[in-house]
This record gives sequence, structure tokens and C-alpha cells, in this order.
Amino acid sequence: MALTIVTWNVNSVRFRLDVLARVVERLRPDVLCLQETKVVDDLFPHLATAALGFEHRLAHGMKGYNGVAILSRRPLLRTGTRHWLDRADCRHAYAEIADDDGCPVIVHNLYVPAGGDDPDPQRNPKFAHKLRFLDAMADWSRDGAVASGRAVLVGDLNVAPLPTDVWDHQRLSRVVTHTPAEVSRLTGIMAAGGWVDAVRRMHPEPAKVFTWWSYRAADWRAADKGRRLDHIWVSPDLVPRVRAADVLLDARDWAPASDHAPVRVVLGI
DNA sequence: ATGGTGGTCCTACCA
Repeated sequence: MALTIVTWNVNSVRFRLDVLARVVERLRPDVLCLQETKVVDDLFPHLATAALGFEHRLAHGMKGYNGVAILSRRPLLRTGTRHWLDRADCRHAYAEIADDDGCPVIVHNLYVPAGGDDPDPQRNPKFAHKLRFLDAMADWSRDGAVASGRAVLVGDLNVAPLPTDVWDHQRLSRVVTHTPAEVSRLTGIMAAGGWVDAVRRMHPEPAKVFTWWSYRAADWRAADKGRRLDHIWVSPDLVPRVRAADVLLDARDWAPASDHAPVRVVLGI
């Protein structure tokens, strides 16, 4: 069977329901992981997303900020959420997705803190918190159970690790999302768990791959000052199962547009 | 060196 997994920073799920429907129509995800849903669980649009075919849903949100959700056509066998660094932020939900053979795939959906503008952890507590968050993710990932078996980690990780993940490696190396402190931590998380970057597996360097373009550009496509902040990683067992990966660039134009484009991976399991 | 846009919810805060 094929399992299609999509991750998208939706930037308010209630505000963008029509665009969400178009994304689903184009990408046909079995599992759709959202970040920045910006809604408490009681007000999550369960009816609207069920009508798109997602009978099984896990929402983990808060008022106005953050929030993640996992929407699935297949049953969610075991689900969970977790808070990081003793904060009430809603940045992590996970679920086991049922397959046809009794070998579920566990999907972790994460939203890493953006970290503010100043890349100095002494001056900027948001950046210090982001670095601590990434350190905590490495500790978590080092636990061998995390990336064992069939595991997928997706989300807005707010780090563009490779030189060709940004429009200008030199200039962005002093800009939050591409600083050496963040890049070394992200690669540390991957190494700690054995995670493999499924998108780069299919589109290796030096191809440029971006998933985010600022709202502030007059013409995002012409300027193309993008960054790859949204990721899909797989455990070693799933590496030979990665069939395809792509970014739905068109969605960056679908009004009202999110500043992030959806990312998709197709697994043959 | 600066300001540029967008979502949430009422005044700034966050991205």
C-alpha cells in the first residue's frame, strides 16, 4: 500500500479552510499534519475536516498561538501530545497510523519555536528558548525507541539546515533559521535518532528546495527568497520505502495564502 | 539601516 503524508504550516486552520480543501484535493494525503492551527481543541473545525475525508483526528491547540493537528483517513491507533521545556505551548502531537498488515507507522508532528529576530541568545530569550528546545529534541531523539521501526517526523522545524535550503547561504548564516547554532543542533537531532531527510533523499543538493517565503516580499515567486523550514524525516527502516517527495508551490498563491507551502512524501509500505 | 505583510483578538504580540 501507499501512505501519503503531508505537512503544512496552515497559519490558522479556521481562517484557511477553503485553501485546506484545495491542498487536500491536489495532494490526496492519507495523513495531514498541521502546524500553527491557532485554535483550542473545542473550536477545532472537526466537521469541516471530517467532510474532507479525515475521519480520524487529533488536535492539540491553544488560543491564538501555536497548535498542531494530525488528520487521517486511516485509524489512529495510539495518540499522544507532549509539552516541551515545561511550557504550555502546543507544539507536538503524535499518532500511530494503522496500515493493512498490522505494522503501524508512528508519525510525530512538531512545531519548533521560531526564535525571534536576534540570533544572540544572550540578548534574545526567544532564540535561547529555541536552542534549548532543539537540545531537548536531541535528547528525546537519542532515546533509541523514537526513530525505531516505522517512524516519521514531520513539521515546521523553523531551521533550514543546508546551504541550498536558503536563497543565500552567506547572508542567511547570520539570520535566525540558518545560523550555525541552529543548523548544528538540527543535524545533531538527526544523527542522535538516525533520522533521514526524506525530501533531500529525492531531491539531493545542489537542488534548491524551499517551503517558506515571507509575506513581506512584493512578489514572492519573482524574488524567490525562500527557505526550507518544513521537513519530513523517516526512520532508517522506512528509507527504502520513500517513493516520492514534493512541495506544493502553487498553494503559496492560493488566497488567503499561508506563508508556508505544503510538503508531501509518499511511502510504499 | 530600515521596513516591508499577515493572523489573532483589541492592543500588542507573534510569525
